[in-house]
Parts: sequence; structure tokens; C-alpha cells
Amino acid sequence: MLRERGIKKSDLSREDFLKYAWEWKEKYGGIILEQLKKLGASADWDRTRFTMEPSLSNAVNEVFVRMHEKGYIYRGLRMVNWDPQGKTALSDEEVIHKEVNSKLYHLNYVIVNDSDENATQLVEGNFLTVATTRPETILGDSAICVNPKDERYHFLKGKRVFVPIINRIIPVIMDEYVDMEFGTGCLKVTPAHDINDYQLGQKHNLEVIDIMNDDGTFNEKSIIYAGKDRFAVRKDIVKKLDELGHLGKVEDIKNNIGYSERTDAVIEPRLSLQWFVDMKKFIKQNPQVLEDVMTDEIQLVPAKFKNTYKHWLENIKDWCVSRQLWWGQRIPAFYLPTGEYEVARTLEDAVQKFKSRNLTFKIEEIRQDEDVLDTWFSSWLWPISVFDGFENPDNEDIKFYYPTNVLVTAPEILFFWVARMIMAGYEFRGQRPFKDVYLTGIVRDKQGKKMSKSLGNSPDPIELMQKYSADGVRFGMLLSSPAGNDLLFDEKYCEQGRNFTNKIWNAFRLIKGWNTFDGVMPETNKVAIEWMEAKLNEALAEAEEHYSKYKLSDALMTNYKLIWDSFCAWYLEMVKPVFEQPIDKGSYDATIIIFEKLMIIIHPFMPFISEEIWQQLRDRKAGESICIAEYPVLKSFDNKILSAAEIAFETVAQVRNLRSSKQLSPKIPLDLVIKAVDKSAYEKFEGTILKLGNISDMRFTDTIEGTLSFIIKTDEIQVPLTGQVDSEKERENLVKELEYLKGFLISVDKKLGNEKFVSSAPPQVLANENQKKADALSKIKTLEDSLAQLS
RNA sequence: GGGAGAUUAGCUCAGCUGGUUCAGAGCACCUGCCUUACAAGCAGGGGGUCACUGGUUCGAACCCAGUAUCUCCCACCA
Repeated sequence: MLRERGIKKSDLSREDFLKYAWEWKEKYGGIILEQLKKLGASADWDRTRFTMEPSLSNAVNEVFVRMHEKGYIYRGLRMVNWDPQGKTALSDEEVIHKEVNSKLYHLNYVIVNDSDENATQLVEGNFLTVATTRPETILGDSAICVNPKDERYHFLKGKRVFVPIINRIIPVIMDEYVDMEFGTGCLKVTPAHDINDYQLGQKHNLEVIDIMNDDGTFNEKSIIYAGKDRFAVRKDIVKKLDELGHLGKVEDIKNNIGYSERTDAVIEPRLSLQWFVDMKKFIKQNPQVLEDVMTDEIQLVPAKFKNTYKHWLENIKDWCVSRQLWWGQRIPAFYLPTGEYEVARTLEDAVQKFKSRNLTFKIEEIRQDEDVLDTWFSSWLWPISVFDGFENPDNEDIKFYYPTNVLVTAPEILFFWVARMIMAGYEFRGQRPFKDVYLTGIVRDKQGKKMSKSLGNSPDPIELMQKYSADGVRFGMLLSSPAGNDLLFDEKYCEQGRNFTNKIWNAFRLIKGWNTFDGVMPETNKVAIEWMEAKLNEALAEAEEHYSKYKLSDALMTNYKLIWDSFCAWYLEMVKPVFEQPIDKGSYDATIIIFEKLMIIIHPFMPFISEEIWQQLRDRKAGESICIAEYPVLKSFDNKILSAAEIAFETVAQVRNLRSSKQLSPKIPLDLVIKAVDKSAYEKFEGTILKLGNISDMRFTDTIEGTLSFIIKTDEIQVPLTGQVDSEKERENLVKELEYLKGFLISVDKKLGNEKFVSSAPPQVLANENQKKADALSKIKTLEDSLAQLS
């Protein structure tokens, strides 16, 4: 934004910069909220909070001071990942390692001739060779290191060498850290510019020569090249080394280089005074952070992340919490010009603390730390600070909401955020912050690349919603969201969602168009309603099973099939009156009730269309909403209803087949057979495999007013059926259709009843197993007996 | 280098304690249909050596070992 307005950050004061930053935050923070609202997120929008509000900032200060008092926070000179472009320290997690093509330069160091320390000339046999990818850092070399086991270099023990070009004398040290296989087996040690070298330096008490400025240019300690950029220096120094004969061979090599996640600049390991949280100590004081996740006291979904979590905690490193930025919470540390400092909640507190130490100072001279805290240092307090739990630990909100049920977030911030919230929860409230953690998939595009704001490959949600509707987009996202798996985003799923909303709407249009009359509900509708209710209950149970495991996409699919297949394709076809005919009141009311229930169960996925239809299904009072409507209660249902219907469906399918192959007139109502089913006829076949073989006989028994009864006799059974006809012509058609069925093979293999299968193993196998068991038992018995004798 | 996970239909994925929900779903595909709620739809249909090789077992997509391929996390190469 600043660049667009032609403003240079370097021209701004801290205060001015922050003004712009806030402006930007208001704008884009607002956009994100609007997108969420458009998507139908049902958050309490009056209570949005922001980590830089005074109350939440105070919490950050409070925690920093408390942790400092408890000794969790310390200030230290440490090697950090330095981003020379952003001029900031980065956490390890913010460094992206990439494999790149580099060169491995072999450099010759002249060995100091103890009798002539001025003999810096490179001559045959008086030098050693090290291999390095960073020749420019030789200016900061403090030692050469070889492996004590490396016999090639035993002669170097106690020797010293000249750093090429500047001819500073440095020692040769021995340490097993050095990999004898790599390069020449000689390692140059540059404690100020490499993490491992720093550790080596500490171990061997080496001088730390920091040759670089914070922007990646060289300083005067490098003796030459002061003011020049590190990469330019590399080029120059290679040339110079070559001229002086110090450069040996140059190899191509692939190595990993750290890049800044934010600026993509090459990370420079750098010594810097930073604030740290002593994580090992912290974990030791709060062992539940690991234990409670392992015991599912806090449940990670999917559970595979438990291993990752454990591994991370067991290898945890100190958390560098300071950042050299302006935007963020200032570190509550106050300095005197003398360098004395105090960590304090406010300037006044700091003054008191300084006074109590009997230091002399002027208040105007006190300066607060210029650095700000890592953004996660405020985020990790979120579950508590969002309810002002630090200001007022016993307020009603936090007592009610803490701990929450479930945290939904991305697996990539499991450590940054989730683990640290858990830590903060135990440390500051002595209680877990949430019960479950649902880790969503990382959304990737079709090429498998992670979708992100910074890569710019994420679809604009508003555009997607315009194309497929908010409900359609939600459907698409949720259908492709198995917990913890990556999901390849494809607009196709949104299209499917859009089509689904259309299907629902058309069902609504159909029902809306019905007129009712007071009359007796036909038997066939009774069967249909009973079946639909059973189907609904079946789906409720199935969805509940999925919900309990956070299998949201499966729950959605269950409801999708219930509405599309069971309700639209079967139920509505069954109860639907003939064109422009009214429907009996009973069937109508039942249909409305079922439709209402369907809207309620699909509402979490598709809030907009479900609310709209729910509102129109009957007269609603002001303030009524599907959001607060009662969720359908799971009732027990008779499996026989479902299995009987399946048989009927099979039969209908046969009829449809006949029709599509032009063997039957399409004029005959499709649902004839299903309407004709009388479930009581099936009850006597419960538990048996039913086969409708050849239809051998079909008798029309009677016609009461508009009703035709008939019996189908097959090889095995007789099924009494009733059909309804409204006119003489329909009656004729029906007779025709039944005549057709005569002699036609209807094969129905579905079994009736729903007894749980116990074991399909043949009896002799079961006997074998029993024999095995008996054998094992007798062996144990023998063992026990002998043990008893022994004792 | 250390750790975790995956491999089932063209795609995305279910598949619980080994056997009757075992070879499934959605999408895609093919063939008919502009039939009075819906062509963004309806009806019907095809499609898989469950990565490979062995083993355990009466019986393996499922358990064990090995192989191959892929993904992620952590560390790291002077």
C-alpha cells in the first residue's frame, strides 16, 4: 500500500508507519470478516476481537512480565536466523529450506611456519585445503577444524594457519563434529556466521568475529570489503583468491539454503541479542502439555498428529520471541542509558524497579525496547485473552466458555499456535483450553501446490460464491474435506453443491404447488411416509456416527443422498398426486414435517437455502429461525420397513426396465407397484431369503370403488397387492401392465429382516477353532500346574 | 539423516475387531430421454489382480516382512 502511494518506509517515523498499518488492518481485516459473513459463518459478529486491542495487549505484557519473573524468559546473545532484507530475526519455523545448486570452493590456507611467522607465501606442501560454499566468510574465520580420528591430518595438531588475503593467524582445532567424508575433511570455523560453527566456537573458546551488518553488507571487522553486499563479496573474493593462488578446484554441489518465509531473502545466521522463552523449563513445569494430548484429554483429529506433536515437544527448542519490526506488541522491557534494564508492565513500574535498585537516572532517558514480540506471543493467549481472562480471571464469559469444545485450524500451525495455546492454557489457567482440535486439510490447487494468500493461487471466495452460491461453495469445500488430509480444490465440487441447491429448490416448488383436500390418506401414502421416516432416522444415526468422528464430508454425503435419492427420487414420486390433483391433508402435512426436518439437518452445511425454505414451509412468527429450531430426534425404526421397500423398489426397477426397453407403455404410472406394496405381506417372510421366481399366476380379485386388488403368485410366495386406479382407462392400463408382468422373471435377492450376521464360518471350521482354543487352554493349564509344583 | 503417513474405479476418497453391508460412494464416462418440480434433470449402463512379492490363516483390501512409488513434518551438509 505504501509503495502504491509512493511512500518509503524509511521516511516514516514509527508512529507514522503504525498509522498506515492500522489503516491497512481496518480495510483488509474488514474484508476477511465480510467474506466470512457472506459464506454464512455463524459467528457472534458483535464480539470480534483483535490481538492488538488494549485489553489483549495488556494480557501480552502481563504474561511477559510474569514469565520473566518466573525465569521462563531470558535475554541472550544467540545465533538467530536473520533476514537481511526484512532486518528481522525469524523463528526456525519461518525459515524455508530449499535445495539449490551451489558451488563448493576449495580454499588453501597456508600453515604457519613456527620459526617464521611472516612466511605467508603459498608454496608446495605448506598449506591445507578446506571446502566451503561461503568463501566470503573466511574473513570471519576463527579456526580450522579437523576430526581427531582423521589420520590424514594428525600432523596439524597444534598448528596454526593464515586466513588467506588478510593473513590473520588462527588455530587448528580437533573435533569429532567434522565429517571426514565431506569435502576435504577440513572445516573452516566461522562462529559469527554459522550455527554449528557457533556451537563449536563456544566449545573451543574461539573468538567471534562478526563481519556483517544487519542488512547483509560487510562491516569494518571484515578488514576488506566493508560496505559491500555479501553476494558481491563472494564474487570478488573468489576472484581475488584465485589471483593469489588460494583457490583450488570448484565443484558443483546441491545444498539446502534457508530462505525467509516472508521476504524470500537468503537467511544469514547471525549473533543477536534477543528475548527467548526457555521451553524445556516451561514444559517441565507443565507436563500435561504432552500427557493430556497423549491420553486424548485433548483430542487431536486426526490422531496421526499425536506422533508429530510428541516428537516436536520432545525436541523442543527455545522460542525466540523478539522481532525487529514496528507492527506488533512492544516488548515491555525498559532501558537506562547505562544499559541497565527492567521488565515491567508499565513505564511507572519500571521507574519503581530502577529506584529500588538505587540507580540514578532521569525518567525521560528511559527507553522501551524497540523490538516487538512474535505474533504468536499474543495468539497463544487467545483462548484466555479473548474473554479478558487475564484482567478478570473470574468473569462470567470465561467461566462459561473456557475451555471450549473444539478448535478448528490448519495442521501447519499445530506448533506455532495450537501447541502454544495448550501450554498457555495450563500455565495461566491450569486447564486445557479446548477439548478437541480438528485439523483441516491444507487446500491445494490441482497441481498440488498449497493455496495461499502470498502465492496468489487461491480462488476469490466472493467470485466463487457469485458463480455457485454461498451454499454451493460451502458444499464444495465440506464435501472435499476429510479431516487432516490435503484436499485438492476443484470447482467441480462447488458446481455439485450448486446443483444440489437447485434440486432442493425444485422439490420445494413441487410441494408449494400442491392443494389439499380433507380426505382419507391412501394406504400407499402411509407406507411411503412410514418408509421416509425410517429412512430419515437411518440417516440421522449414520450422520451422527460421522459427526462424532468429525467426518464432516461423510455426514454431508449421508444427508445429500437422503435428500436427493430418498426424498426427491422416491418419496416425492410416491406421494405426488396426479397432475393438478389435490393431495390429502394428512399426506401434505406429513410431507411438510419431513421437509422441515431435512432442512434442519442440512442447515449446518447449507444455511441460506435451508433457512429460506424453512421460513416458507409454514407461517413463522417474527424471530423464529431454523438456526434455533430443534434438531430432529433420532427415533428407533423398524428395519423391516426399509427391507420391504427395497423389494418393492427392485420390482419398480424391473417395470422401469421394461418401459425403457419399450416393452411397457410409459403411460402406466411408474409408482404403481410401490403403491401396491402391503408391508404386512412380507412380515411372514422375515429372516428368509426371498426369491420371487416366475410369476405363475396373477389374479384380479376385486374392484371396490376405484380400487383394484390382485394376487401375484410365484413359485414360492403369494403376495397380495392393491393398486389404485382413478379411471376405467387406468384400470385397463393396469391390467395390461400386470399381464405383462405375468411370466416375466422378477428376481429379488434382497433378504428381509436385518439380523446381524454372526459368523459365516462353516460349522466344521468353528469346531476347529474351538479345538484350538481348547488346546491352548490345556497348555496353559499344564504350564500353571508345573509352575505350581515348582513353587 | 530422523520421524509420521499413504498407495482401493478415470478423479477424490470410504471400507471398524480378518468372514454377508466386500469389493463401495460421489463425481466423471457411455446409452436413451426437452415425461407436467427439476436437462444444473430423469432412466439405464460400463468400469478395480484393493501398488508389488512373499508369509500367517480354513479364509487377507484388512495382520506380518520385504520391495517400489508418493506426501508431510523435523534436522542438516562446511
